[in-house]
Amino acid sequence: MLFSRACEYGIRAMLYLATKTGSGPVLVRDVAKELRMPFPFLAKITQSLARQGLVSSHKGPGGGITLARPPEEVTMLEVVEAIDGLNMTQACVLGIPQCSDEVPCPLHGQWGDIRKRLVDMLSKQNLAEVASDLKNREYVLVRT
Amino acid sequence: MLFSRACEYGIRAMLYLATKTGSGPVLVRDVAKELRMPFPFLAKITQSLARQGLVSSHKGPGGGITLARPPEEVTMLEVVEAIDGLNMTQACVLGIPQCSDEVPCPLHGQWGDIRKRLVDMLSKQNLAEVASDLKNREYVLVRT
DNA sequence: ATTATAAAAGATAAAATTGTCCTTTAATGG
DNA sequence: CCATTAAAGGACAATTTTATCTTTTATAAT
Repeated sequence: MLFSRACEYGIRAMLYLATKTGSGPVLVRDVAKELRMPFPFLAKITQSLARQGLVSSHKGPGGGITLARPPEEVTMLEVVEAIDGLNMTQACVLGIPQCSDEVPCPLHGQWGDIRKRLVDMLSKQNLAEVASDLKNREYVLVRT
Repeated sequence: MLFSRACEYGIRAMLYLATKTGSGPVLVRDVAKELRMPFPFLAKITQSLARQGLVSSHKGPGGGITLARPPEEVTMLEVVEAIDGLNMTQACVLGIPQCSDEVPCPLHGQWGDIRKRLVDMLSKQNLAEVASDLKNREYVLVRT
């Protein structure tokens, strides 16, 4: 599993918010319902994203959550790292702490190449791009 | 985290066994000690690998474990799939069950490309190749 | 045969992740 | 001001993963 469950939920929620940009706050409850996620768990995740400045939240009637920044300016990588941390993008794939370019594990080089592509991909895609794909209905975000 | 902890341990243990090919069974206890892994946990992992035919085990004095097949014939992919299953190599990166080429999630294509490289890499490398690197002392398998 | 050895198997425990519930805080509208 | 709304926060529960412990089974050497 590349991403934690929390990260999967978080990415999907952020993409959903991106499709709603400009139309005011959305209730976490509604995001959870739309995307078929457990509401309390998603609430924890968006809470954390809010603390990290990726989501802005508003209490009270008419409140809810929105993206804190324009979706063009938020990369997929930021979202992943906000939830799962740097482990996947930095730590040794075999869990050997001292693994480095100088003292590599047996998979260091080969995984390094692939990870680089992955990180490139995630850092080049922003939420707006991916969300526009979604609006065109070419892609699916909701589990059935 | 790409691989589970169990998978990290399993890969490292299999590579270690590959470096010991031809010199008789090795005690699981010794593998654990050499590679700095919790012995009982590693024992469970090698037990499972034995059931799956990747490791052969022998009880009693002079017993221990060895690779069940020549290291040239065991790919890294086999080891990974034996422990972590097909999830990483097949399941949707966002956890959407119906995600497929026809009904893709927003990351389907891009992740698909990268995953293909990863699977290619793992299926082309066999234990013998990687182990020979280790014998040349160019790589590290032991956490300090 | 008996004893020692080493893995298998199963039960248990600890930790992390995932998921739920309840109370508090902040904001809005009447 | 008051009631309602919605997120924040914290406690709690379930599940999965990681790790440990104990008993059983198989093998070998004496």
